[in-house]
Amino acid sequence: MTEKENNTEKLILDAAKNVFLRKGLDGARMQEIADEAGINKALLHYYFRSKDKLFETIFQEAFKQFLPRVSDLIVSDKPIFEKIWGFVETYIDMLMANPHVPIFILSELNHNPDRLINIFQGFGIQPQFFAAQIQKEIDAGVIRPVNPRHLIVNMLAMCVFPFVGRPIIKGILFQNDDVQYQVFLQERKTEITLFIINALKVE
Amino acid sequence: MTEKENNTEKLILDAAKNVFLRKGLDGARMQEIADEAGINKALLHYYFRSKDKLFETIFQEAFKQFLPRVSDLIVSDKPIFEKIWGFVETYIDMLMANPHVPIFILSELNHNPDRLINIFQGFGIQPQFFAAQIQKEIDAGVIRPVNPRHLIVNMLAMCVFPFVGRPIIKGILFQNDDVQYQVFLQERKTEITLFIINALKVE
DNA sequence: GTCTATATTGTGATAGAC
DNA sequence: GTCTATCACAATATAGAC
Repeated sequence: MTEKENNTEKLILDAAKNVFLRKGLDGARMQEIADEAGINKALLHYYFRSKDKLFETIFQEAFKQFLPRVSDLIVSDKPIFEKIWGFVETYIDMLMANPHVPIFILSELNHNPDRLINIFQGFGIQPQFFAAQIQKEIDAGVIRPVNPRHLIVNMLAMCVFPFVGRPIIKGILFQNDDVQYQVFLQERKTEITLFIINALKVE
Repeated sequence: MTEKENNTEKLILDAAKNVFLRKGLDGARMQEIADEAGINKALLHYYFRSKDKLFETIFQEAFKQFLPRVSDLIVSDKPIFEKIWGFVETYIDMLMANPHVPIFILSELNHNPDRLINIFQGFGIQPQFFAAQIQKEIDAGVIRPVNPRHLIVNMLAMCVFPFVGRPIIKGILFQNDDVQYQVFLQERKTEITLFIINALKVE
């Protein structure tokens, strides 16, 4: 009973995540989700009233994965460059494990920005903390003066973009060679970190 | 006749571009395109046989806009930092004029990467040229040693990401204030250029 | 070229047996 | 809880008058 319930629900959620992440809300078909879960359409509606409700569940789950969980890293007393390295490494590792999450989240948010409203409770995103530390380091003369907001966007951009632009980068720069592309993503962890450090450090 | 033809065709293309860019292929409705063009559905099929054909036309057009047209800049004999400034400024200006193009292209490519195959003739994308120049400058000791591919991706990422991630950045960093966000985008032209220059220049 | 009306298929959702 | 059968409607596409 509860065994079976949870099991089926998990099957559905896994299948739904796969299909929604590949096709998006509009492109996904309930039939395809049912097939991938090894059940029939009616069961989908039994567990999740509607396609929208099922999607909402998947979206929330994916959104959590899209936001790097680095709050304890940020509030730690490590030096700034170590934090940056930690951020980039953690985030890219997570993205490599969930490569379709970024384009999914960003695409759906662009099609329906209102989703952000229903999601901003209980997340505790505080870029201000990081921005404040950056400003402190600038004032102390540890790093070159930069606009903290631009630095944050630059970090995010360099980490996330290879996943959002995967087909184009892989196609143009690597002739669609998957192995080369995986290597490239691995390299980026040190490459991005060094790039940022060089941009920030005072001579 | 030809006057009216071209006029109606233009109306359709403009409407289709708006709707497809906002909603994507799967989310767009022929009815909505017809309404926005001020005509009826049947005419859409008269001018473009099917939804897919109409979409293909829009996609190709948008894809051209997504690729920065900077070949003459790249092959010029300007110094490397000037080229980088030129690239960033040109590209961001173009993206600000067409802010929905990046997420549209990248989202559709992720949903159907095969589109890249039908599009790679007559584009003459040669990142190798730029990569070669970067390598030359490194060998000459003008800039710090970096992997040219990573540098190119970093440049693209920092330019494009604010448009792909617009809802999230605008929401979290600017409390959805449109004016502040436009200012932020303008700032990025110098901010990105300086960031790259600092990361590259030898002491 | 442009319209109205309609055919046809696809898709989310429900009814009801087991 | 799970299934089959079916409803109701949405959406692409076409026929045919003007």
